[in-house]
Amino acid sequence: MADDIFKALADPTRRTILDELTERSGQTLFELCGRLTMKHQLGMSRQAVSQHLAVLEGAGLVRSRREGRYKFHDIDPEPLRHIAERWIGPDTKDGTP
Amino acid sequence: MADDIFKALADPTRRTILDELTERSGQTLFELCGRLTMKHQLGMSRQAVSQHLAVLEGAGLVRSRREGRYKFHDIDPEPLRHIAERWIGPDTKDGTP
DNA sequence: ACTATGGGCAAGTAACTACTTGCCTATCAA
DNA sequence: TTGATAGGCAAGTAGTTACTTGCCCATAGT
Repeated sequence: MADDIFKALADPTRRTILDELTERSGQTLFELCGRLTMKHQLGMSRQAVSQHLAVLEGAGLVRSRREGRYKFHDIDPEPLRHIAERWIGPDTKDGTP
Repeated sequence: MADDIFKALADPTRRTILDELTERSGQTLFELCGRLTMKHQLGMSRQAVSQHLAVLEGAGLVRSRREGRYKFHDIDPEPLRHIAERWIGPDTKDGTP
């Protein structure tokens, strides 16, 4: 569960996709492809982006809704909210036994 | 910079190492090896753990101090603190055009 | 009907990553 | 000095991952 999230976040292209969906939610696959190419100089095939979106969906970070022949993608930042909490204690621990 | 952090967190063994160092800081390489084997059923060579520690150090998540022939490792959770903030806005945006 | 658009399903390739094995150095105790 | 302990430096391998290419399906416009 957390494994999918961290694996999804490990790729810089996927993080850029999350950035894009944060800035403008409800983008289609083609819309994302265009923005990745234009704004971020990431030239990759449509399938590459599609596969990245699948990974993000599998991790629960992106939700998609289909309308006609369009498929819109939205970010779901909820799983990210407490992802690092396990290592951030209230105070700094030291290992004096 | 953030790339190293996410790449470091992508591996479950490295996350377990961070868990271990959170529970008990200042562990040596051998100490960590023992705990990974005993507590977490992760049977791997000393070098494997050493390489994981190197990745974590490279990401700034672990600091090490050498004393004599021992090398102690401590977690530094600071880089984790605001790592997901870029996707967590104050309110949910919707992309009605 | 036909054609263009938006997207999906593979299978293949190149690059990366985790892990191992073997040897080598440094520190401490006898 | 010898031997044991704690750790480092590669080079090699198996598995994973990101990306491509090619073909196929569905919806929408004419």
